[in-house]
Amino acid sequence: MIYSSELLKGTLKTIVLKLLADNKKMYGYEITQRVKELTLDKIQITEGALYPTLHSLEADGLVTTETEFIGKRVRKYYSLSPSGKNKTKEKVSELADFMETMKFLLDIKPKTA
Amino acid sequence: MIYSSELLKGTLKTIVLKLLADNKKMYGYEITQRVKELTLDKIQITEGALYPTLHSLEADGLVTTETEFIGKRVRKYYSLSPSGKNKTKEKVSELADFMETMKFLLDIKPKTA
DNA sequence: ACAGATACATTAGATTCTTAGGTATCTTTG
DNA sequence: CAAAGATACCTAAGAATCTAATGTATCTGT
Repeated sequence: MIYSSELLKGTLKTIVLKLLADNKKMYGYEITQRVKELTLDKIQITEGALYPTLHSLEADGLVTTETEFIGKRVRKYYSLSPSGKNKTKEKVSELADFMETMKFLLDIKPKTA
Repeated sequence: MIYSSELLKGTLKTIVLKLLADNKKMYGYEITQRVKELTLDKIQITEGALYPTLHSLEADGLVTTETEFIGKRVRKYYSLSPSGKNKTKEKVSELADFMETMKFLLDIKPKTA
């Protein structure tokens, strides 16, 4: 089972930031594979979603990049900048908080009143 | 604090369905107020998001409507249809599952490998 | 009388995905 | 060794779903 696509909306950026916080540096393709593997195929990040996200993080100064050549193939590594580290903490805790709230909402039984 | 708006994306439909499952029938404005109150103002559903969502649920046959007059003012009640009840179970459990997965992802420390 | 709450609704624009495509290299396998 | 599949980058058109703004109208409290 793969989650319906709307669910990922709004969480992708946070997922990417968190992975970078835990791994110093990662490249795009690696991120898609890592997420797939960590979530047992339940979340599959498409490249069409990931690359624009990475570029946007870079444009916002939250990540820095360095390219490396593996044979003749380019590999582009992303790392958190200092402001990226702060942003990651904010986003992760906001998402955690949001999930608590959602959990509460989804547990509510009959009418409260 | 109000959650950044991207987070709501993809969860609004599920929230609405769940509220209807717990309350038999509710009208639009009531839904916005209930969510605001249940989440201590952290989630504020805008009308521009809610009404199109309700109309879409109706178009999909997941909810039925009945109008009532309060004085001269129309109030439009929404209730789950049988297929809406099934859909609600699906959506709620999918979201709960997704949140578990996200929780796991956000807790991951350094590299697993 | 007026402000604020109640109650419906739509629309333009922004954001963020999916799907589909493009390019190229490396590795495995029949 | 040729072909398939994996690795690795990328963009663009379109869909979906939200925000912000706006419109209309009624009811309630001061």
